Amino acid sequence: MSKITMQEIARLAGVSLATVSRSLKNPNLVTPKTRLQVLRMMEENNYVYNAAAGDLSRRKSSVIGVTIPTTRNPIFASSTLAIQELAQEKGFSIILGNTKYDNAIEQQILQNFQERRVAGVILTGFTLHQEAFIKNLIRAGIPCLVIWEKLNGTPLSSVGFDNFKAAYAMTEYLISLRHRRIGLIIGPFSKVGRVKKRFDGYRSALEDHNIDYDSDLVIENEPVLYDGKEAMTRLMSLPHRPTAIFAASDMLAIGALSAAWELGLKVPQDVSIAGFDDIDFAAFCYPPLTTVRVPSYEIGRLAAKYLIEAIEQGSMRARHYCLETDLIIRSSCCEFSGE
Amino acid sequence: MSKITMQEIARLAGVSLATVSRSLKNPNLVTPKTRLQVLRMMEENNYVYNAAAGDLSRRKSSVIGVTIPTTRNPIFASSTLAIQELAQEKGFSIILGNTKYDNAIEQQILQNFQERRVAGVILTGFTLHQEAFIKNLIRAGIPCLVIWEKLNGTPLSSVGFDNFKAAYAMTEYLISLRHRRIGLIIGPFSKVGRVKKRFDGYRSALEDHNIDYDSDLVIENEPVLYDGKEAMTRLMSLPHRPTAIFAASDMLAIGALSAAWELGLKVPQDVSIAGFDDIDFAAFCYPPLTTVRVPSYEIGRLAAKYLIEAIEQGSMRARHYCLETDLIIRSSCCEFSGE
DNA sequence: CTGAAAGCGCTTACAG
DNA sequence: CTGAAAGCGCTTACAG
Repeated sequence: MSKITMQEIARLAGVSLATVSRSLKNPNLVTPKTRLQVLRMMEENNYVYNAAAGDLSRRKSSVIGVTIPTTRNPIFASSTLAIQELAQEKGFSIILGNTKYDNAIEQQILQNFQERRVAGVILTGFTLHQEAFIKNLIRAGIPCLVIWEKLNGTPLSSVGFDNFKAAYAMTEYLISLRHRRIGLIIGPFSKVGRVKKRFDGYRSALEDHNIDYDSDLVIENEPVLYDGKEAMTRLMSLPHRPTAIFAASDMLAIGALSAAWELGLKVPQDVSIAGFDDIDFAAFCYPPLTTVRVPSYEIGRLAAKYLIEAIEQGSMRARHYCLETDLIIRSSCCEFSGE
Repeated sequence: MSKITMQEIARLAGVSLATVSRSLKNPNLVTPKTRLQVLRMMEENNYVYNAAAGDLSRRKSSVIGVTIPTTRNPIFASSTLAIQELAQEKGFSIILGNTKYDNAIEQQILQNFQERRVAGVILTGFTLHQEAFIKNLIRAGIPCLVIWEKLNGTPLSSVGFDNFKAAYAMTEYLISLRHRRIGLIIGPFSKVGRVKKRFDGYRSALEDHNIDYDSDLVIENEPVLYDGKEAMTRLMSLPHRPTAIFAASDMLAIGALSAAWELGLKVPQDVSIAGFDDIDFAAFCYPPLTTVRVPSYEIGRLAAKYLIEAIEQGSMRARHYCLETDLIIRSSCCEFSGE
């Protein structure tokens, strides 16, 4: 722990503390000869810069806070990865918090971010009713960016995509395949805006095609494999079972797939299953999953880029970026050939 | 950014700076009345504690650095999650670094951790030849813990499991199923110790059962789905193809599974496939994957616990914890019925 | 190009 | 129980 400080390097190199600092951080303000001397001293004594002290003194921070719902769903992994990569390039460190879709935890994490004096924060969605607290951050002058949502009209910047449109498109695709009873297995839409929009998209598509909404056909749960399987099992035991399932998260879809196999149902012949996210596994399950591709990595990359720009400019005006999603047609859905 | 400081709260509350600090961090050193007064002032002015300044002043840190190979492989997600959960409980923040199995990146991350003056670091494995640098950390008095490896005899503490033994057991299981030509698809064993041990386990099991090692049957690659698929395709096109595949990572195994389907091969009737890790997906693929269960969450939990203990005691003597792995027999392997 | 000095926002002996 | 003061390890105007 007893690390050597700039002060000591200064003494050893026979220069002032200021010169040592400059040799490291503003090399051009110092004679090459002096600098080399200082650097050599650092080398010899295993000097390690203290970023925390530097941040404090400069009164600016070089850490970015990012929240994700859970590291357990791999779909967030690629946006997180992208953020980390870019941040690292630009000299920022990342601190991460898992909200578990829980309001209280999320708030605690955000509090912690503030205490750490993060330079900015990226929120991977956020719990409904959290806006007040988040606006707090903004009022405190901390650049904030929400990802995975499209938030036009809010003071909160966002880089995301149109969850409504994407879910609408998938539902419509299923309808075009002549399905009329379409089950929906979906994450915590009563808690998370982004998920709510997927629900709305499903419902609107139904409505626009004159299909009655049937609440028995929709199951809300956590977006994990097990819950998908369980939901599928329930839906398939309905007296008048759905012919297609839209699982609004690939985790759920893959869980559903496994339930189908276990029930002896062939996908897509006996029942079609569509997902949402296009996680890596989607292309590798059996049958390969028809899903909507979310540009997760690009979202992370862009978010980090814009956030860092805002940090460097010292301000962020609300901006909204909406990326495109794609329908990825693989083999888990087919035309309904029944009555 | 212009946050209010303790100094200002002191002025507003009519007390000294010291009292403000104590009201927050050592409530028992201050009259309830005074404390309440101070706390109210903080409330009214949206005071937010500055953890970075606190750390600097106290000359101890409350952040823990953790490296993982890649956030892309979900198997590391659960140990990371466990670490985060416990750390959060104990008032630590986590900074994360993705090494991508790259020596240089890993080194840069470790450097960054030092600059941030982390209180301790947890390494999810490490690249071979990195030991020197890591010992540096230890010499600097930073508690370090390696997870996913078992490192008896090193000055580096570890909580992991026996990669050799686990791989040996799975290989032996396959042999007990009368397989003699067992392919191995495996991660970067020439770079990562833990993976090397799996390789050794495979090879030893073969040897102990008088089966010749055939290097044509082993393929080294990145532990990602695509590579598993590609490797499987290659192995299946061999003139004398293996009857069973041991994929020493579930990602690889699931990739292999998908290749099998695409080639029209039934698993396990035509070819058995076994994995390693027991990621969530393993139980949900088709057929459910026979694999070795790694206690990922428990590893993370224990590692965080021991690291924090070491941090609090101010020292860490090398300790080694070795958890058990289990063979999880599902349906992707069966007895070989050929010649 | 270099140095002396003030300051970042806290904590903690030391006195009282 | 409370306060004045020194200090954590840097950065950065300000002078020279």
